[in-house]
Amino acid sequence: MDNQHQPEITPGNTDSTEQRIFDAAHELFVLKGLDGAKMQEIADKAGINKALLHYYYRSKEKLYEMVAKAVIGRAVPVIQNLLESDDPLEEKISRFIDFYIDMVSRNPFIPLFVINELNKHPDRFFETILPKELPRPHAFFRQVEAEVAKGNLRPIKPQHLLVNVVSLCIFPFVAKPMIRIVLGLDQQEIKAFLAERKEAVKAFVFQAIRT
Amino acid sequence: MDNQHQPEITPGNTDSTEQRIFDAAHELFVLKGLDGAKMQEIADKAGINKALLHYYYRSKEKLYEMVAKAVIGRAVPVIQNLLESDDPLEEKISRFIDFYIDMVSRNPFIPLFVINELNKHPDRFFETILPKELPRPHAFFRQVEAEVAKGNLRPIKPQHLLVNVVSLCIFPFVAKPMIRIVLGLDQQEIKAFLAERKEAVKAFVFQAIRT
DNA sequence: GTCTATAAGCAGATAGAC
DNA sequence: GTCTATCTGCTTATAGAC
Repeated sequence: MDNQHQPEITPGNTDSTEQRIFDAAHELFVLKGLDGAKMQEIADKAGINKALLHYYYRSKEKLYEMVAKAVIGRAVPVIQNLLESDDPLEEKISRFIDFYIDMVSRNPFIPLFVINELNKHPDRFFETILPKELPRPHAFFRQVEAEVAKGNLRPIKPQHLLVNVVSLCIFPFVAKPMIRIVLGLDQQEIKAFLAERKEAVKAFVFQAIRT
Repeated sequence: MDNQHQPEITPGNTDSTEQRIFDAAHELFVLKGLDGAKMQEIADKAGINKALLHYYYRSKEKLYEMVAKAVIGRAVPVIQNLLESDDPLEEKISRFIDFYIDMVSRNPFIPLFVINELNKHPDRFFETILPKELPRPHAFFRQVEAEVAKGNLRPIKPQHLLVNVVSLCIFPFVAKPMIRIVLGLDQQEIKAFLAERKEAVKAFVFQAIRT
């Protein structure tokens, strides 16, 4: 049994039974959560029998933990790279927005999965899911503070800037159905609206911080 | 059986068995979702027997629907009032931010509950949960467009402005545990950080939109 | 490794006494 | 209205043949 799963955020590479089980579990756990996803359903989607789930992964819990660990562990190094690059600040923020919105457009349920996991099972998260390496935003923070000191940026706490940018990128995709209803958009229109977000967020953020 | 539940967002007024059941269900469904919350658990928290749940509310589904309807229905008129008031735009936005952050500070799991409900059970939502009256943001949109036309505001699609403000208010509270980890804050520090959000959001938004 | 069959436990729902 | 006891079905998990 292979403990080193490194699936794509959009899963599915090799074709071994173990991998097919993992991919099916990935899709269903992300979509429905631990309680909502059923072992039978996972087996069906993987095209194998229920018993094999227990053969490869001892229990539902273990399978879930592997999926959660993969989902969360995979995003960390990318974010880290973005935050620690040597790019000028505005470029860095711009690339950060592009990356986040691309990511969440393709995987709209991943942020919700992570947030639910952290809110509903914090103990499991800290004991078994939490990756050893976390994004360290200190370099980014210092860069912001330096630009503020130089007068290139309006005064802002770098922590709030980071949280603002992430909020503007992720929340609209997580709350997509709610936004669709409140704005009174049909499926096509909400798609078009979300496609405008990259430019809308950049314009909003840069206008907020530029002197 | 009373079909007109109107509980506080923070539940718990009268002391009838029916109300105690509803309050217990409210707390547990919001916290754990439909699958995560168990009828036994609800009965225990209400201090009564499992059988009584079915006496007052025919099934788990029905009970859940009542809770979901109450949670969602309650927020609508308040938001509507905020959006349709006659206040000048900046004041309106300021009050909107105050309201949202106050609300989500006191009830951090409500937005997550609503988002999960909409994403995971859209059919049930549209058939039985969706309130007849929805917030109608058109007045707000026209007001923004008028200010932009007068040159008092930088050009911005009012829909994006609304989504931006809501994102900045809600997301940090929904993602609180994640933010805590990434920023490396302890319980006290994250509390202090979130307490700064009202001013931080206002400053950010107004700097972004003022000419 | 993969299957069928089945065990074991739990959760939602009902019957019926008080 | 409220309880205890019980039923029914579903879900996880295991045993054992191939």
